[in-house]
Amino acid sequence: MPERNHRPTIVDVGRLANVSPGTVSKALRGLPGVSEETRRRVESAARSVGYQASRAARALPVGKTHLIGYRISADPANALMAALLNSMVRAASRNDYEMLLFAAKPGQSELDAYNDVLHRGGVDGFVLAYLHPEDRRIRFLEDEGVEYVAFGHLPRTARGSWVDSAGATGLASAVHHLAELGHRRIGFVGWPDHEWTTGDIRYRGYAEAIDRLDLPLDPSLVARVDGYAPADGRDGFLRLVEADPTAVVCVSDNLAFGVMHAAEELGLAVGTDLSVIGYDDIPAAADVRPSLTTLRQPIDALGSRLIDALLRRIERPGSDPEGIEIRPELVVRQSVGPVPSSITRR
Amino acid sequence: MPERNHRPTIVDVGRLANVSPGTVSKALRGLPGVSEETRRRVESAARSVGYQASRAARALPVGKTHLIGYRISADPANALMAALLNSMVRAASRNDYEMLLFAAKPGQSELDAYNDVLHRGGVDGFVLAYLHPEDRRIRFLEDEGVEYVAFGHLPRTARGSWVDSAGATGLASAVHHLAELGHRRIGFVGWPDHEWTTGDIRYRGYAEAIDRLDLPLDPSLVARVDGYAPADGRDGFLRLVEADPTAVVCVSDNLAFGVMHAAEELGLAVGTDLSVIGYDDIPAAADVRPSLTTLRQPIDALGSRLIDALLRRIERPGSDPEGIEIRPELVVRQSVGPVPSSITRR
DNA sequence: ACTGTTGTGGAAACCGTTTTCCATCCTTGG
DNA sequence: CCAAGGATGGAAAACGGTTTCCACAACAGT
Repeated sequence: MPERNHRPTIVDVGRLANVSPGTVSKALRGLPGVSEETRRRVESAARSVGYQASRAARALPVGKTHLIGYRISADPANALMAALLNSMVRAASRNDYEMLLFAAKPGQSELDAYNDVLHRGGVDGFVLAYLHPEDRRIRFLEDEGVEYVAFGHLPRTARGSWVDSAGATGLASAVHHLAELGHRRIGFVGWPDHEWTTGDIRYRGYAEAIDRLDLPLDPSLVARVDGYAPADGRDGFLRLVEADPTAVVCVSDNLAFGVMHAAEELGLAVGTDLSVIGYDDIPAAADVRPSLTTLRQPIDALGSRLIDALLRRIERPGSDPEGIEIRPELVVRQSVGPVPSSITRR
Repeated sequence: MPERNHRPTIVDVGRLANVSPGTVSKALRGLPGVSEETRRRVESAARSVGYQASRAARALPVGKTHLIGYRISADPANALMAALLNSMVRAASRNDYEMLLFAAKPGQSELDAYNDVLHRGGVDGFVLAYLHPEDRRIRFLEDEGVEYVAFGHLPRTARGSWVDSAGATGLASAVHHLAELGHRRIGFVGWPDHEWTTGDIRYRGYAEAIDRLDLPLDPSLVARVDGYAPADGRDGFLRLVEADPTAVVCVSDNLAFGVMHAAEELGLAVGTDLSVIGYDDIPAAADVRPSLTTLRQPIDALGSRLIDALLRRIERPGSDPEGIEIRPELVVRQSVGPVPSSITRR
């Protein structure tokens, strides 16, 4: 009989089903070499004692932990990434994987943090976020031979899969929407060139749409800011305002909030004097007033596609990497209106 | 020489330092029975090959994984919990622990989800959140003999440590603040009685403060709502409004946003016609207009105290459980003003 | 009846640590 | 000079799985 308060092991199951531990292992994982009848017997024995293979014991000979690593960013306030993480955890759970969260220790480099997790034999793969061009993690992980997927476009040379929302298409649709309402001087608030892959792509979508519509692509209508906080968006708009935009598109909702704050300070009514469009559709976008028109990232789809892509690579190592773009949806709210009559402005 | 691209093991280190694997183990963990000289030799050998003990291999004989389990809630939109998770991960990292995130599979009960993680030999302890009175997880985990800590007050009978913000004190200070501004009819929007431990405590703080100040404790000034979303707060306020409150305190910022929306619909200007106070100080509280006066949860402190308390119990199993309350800070913003003159209203 | 093939299940090695137990060597004291 | 004792480090078992290899039985074909 199994000891009291001791988790059942494979030998407990074997004893109950009258087979050897090795056979239990084969039976439970559907491997050949076990008769249908014993398989059923083993399965019911396993169920009756509530057997679950220990992660550690399995990981040792096989080297697979069923754990997915994700490094949380130092930027704690990002509601989008919180939702993404949530959806990834759920997707992983459905496939009997769990997420391992880690952070760089104080004074530790980013790469060392990944290296530590890896060398402890921690995870079967990583999900990468906050990609920037020439991200050093890619080279590092490929050298180590670990699987990874990225939230964001990966360079063509990378061997990992990636999933992203279609940032260029998204920004283009925002610009088109504004143009249809009569706007011609459409500003852009984004991140510095070549800083974040995501930011570069969104800028490209903006610039191409402006170009295609024969609108003025005026450098003074473009503000690059270094952070993600509303305060950064505010600074950006204040630098932009003398170029006299009637609308502004932003690379994130948080920056858009800052633009709205700046407009308020200048006495401009958002939605009438100035139209603002964000990106992400974090929950707060619906809570601010006027509520924010924005491009909704399909978070649940993104999270489960990321996990699916990673697990495919982990479980079928030969399979080809894939890149998936999912179109964001323009959610129209109060922060956008027709172009103001020139009388109103100035 | 160690094989190419093979993580260094304890025998690699041993070979390099000319000692047996067992001695390496003792040396690196500072156990007695190793001379100071060999210890140094082993340590430098370990450093030179970049040795890190494999989690799985260590977990097997010892039964400790250095993993902390946390079940993410089904409610994805909670910025507060995202920030808390972030701070816990960082605190865990500092102590060489990592967080294991899991979710209940579709159709799986909450307890089964904990049970699965546990039986796979997953974690050294759990952090519990979203406590409700008579939470079944407590009994379950104590029966299983696993360590846990709770974010939120634990019943006196529980054997785990807990950390919480001082909800009663917090709500009392909100009520006092309003009373000093002349408000007498102060409403409350919270969750149903006996649903969430946190909600009950905050209501108590409200009720006691009202009582102490000799203000009317009018049942029609109290609205209980079933969810966490702004829409729920809106419903709550609409049920409250005929009791003619000049101010409302809420158990969360999200509910407070809903109150602000409802006020707007009714043509009441928040901050002048109606004062609103939230709880949490999620980032959006500073982004909405008027910005929300709220009780700030000291997230970083809460997260690291939680982890500290848990690790203390894990590493010194005998130690006494502790309960820690941290005072929230009232952050005064635009949503609160002096009581409106009666002429203005109605 | 004998050989060859196939299906089934057991024995045992292995993964990388920890931990217990034992052998050896060095001190020290009588 | 010898015995006792302490310090040091090695050998080996254990943890709970996976996987390879082999033995054996059943069965088919000749």
